[in-house]
Amino acid sequence: MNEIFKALNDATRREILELLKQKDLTAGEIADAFNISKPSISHHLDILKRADLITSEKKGQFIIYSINTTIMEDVLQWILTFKK
Amino acid sequence: MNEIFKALNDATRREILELLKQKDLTAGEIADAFNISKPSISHHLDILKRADLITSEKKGQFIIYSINTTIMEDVLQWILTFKK
DNA sequence: TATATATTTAGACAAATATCTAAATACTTT
DNA sequence: AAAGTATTTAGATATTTGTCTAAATATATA
Repeated sequence: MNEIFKALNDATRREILELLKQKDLTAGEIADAFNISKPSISHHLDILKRADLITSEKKGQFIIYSINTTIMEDVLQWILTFKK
Repeated sequence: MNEIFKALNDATRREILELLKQKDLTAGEIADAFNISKPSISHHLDILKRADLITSEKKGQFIIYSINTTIMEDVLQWILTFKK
């Protein structure tokens, strides 16, 4: 839970999730969507991955990232405990 | 949204919400539940309040804090956009 | 095999954050 | 009014975080 909230606590990372919600993208395509260096985006992707919010798959020289919505279920359940 | 995720990105603050989920508490009662100084807890309460996750009401020399679950609805909706 | 492309790792740095102690503010009680 | 209790504000400090550039790794292509 800690890792998830940590990952979600950044506007850039939340935007990355919005992008991946629409379709899978390579690291480069994600980086192109922001005014931030590739290493920084790579770091954000790492944090999202550690939180299990995204997954990655190597395809040749590219790395394709996908969103993992099943983890969102955990957050959802946590939120719901407050909605009695 | 930024303020909400920022507020939720701390284990102590999430525990404060868990406590307030059960019943309203004074600042002192909340502080007593943690091994952290009162000023630090006061700071956490301030962050939760800025995010509108809690409200406060002065009662004599005490300040009573309550959870505001309506804000959780915003997070819920955000999460749900990923659960297509 | 040499060069180009895609991505990450390493290391540095400034800004943000969580914590503390000391002091200030506000209310209550004697 | 003075002293005690509840809470916050101020200021300091160590840690974490987001960002950068430079270098390393891995794959593709000429």
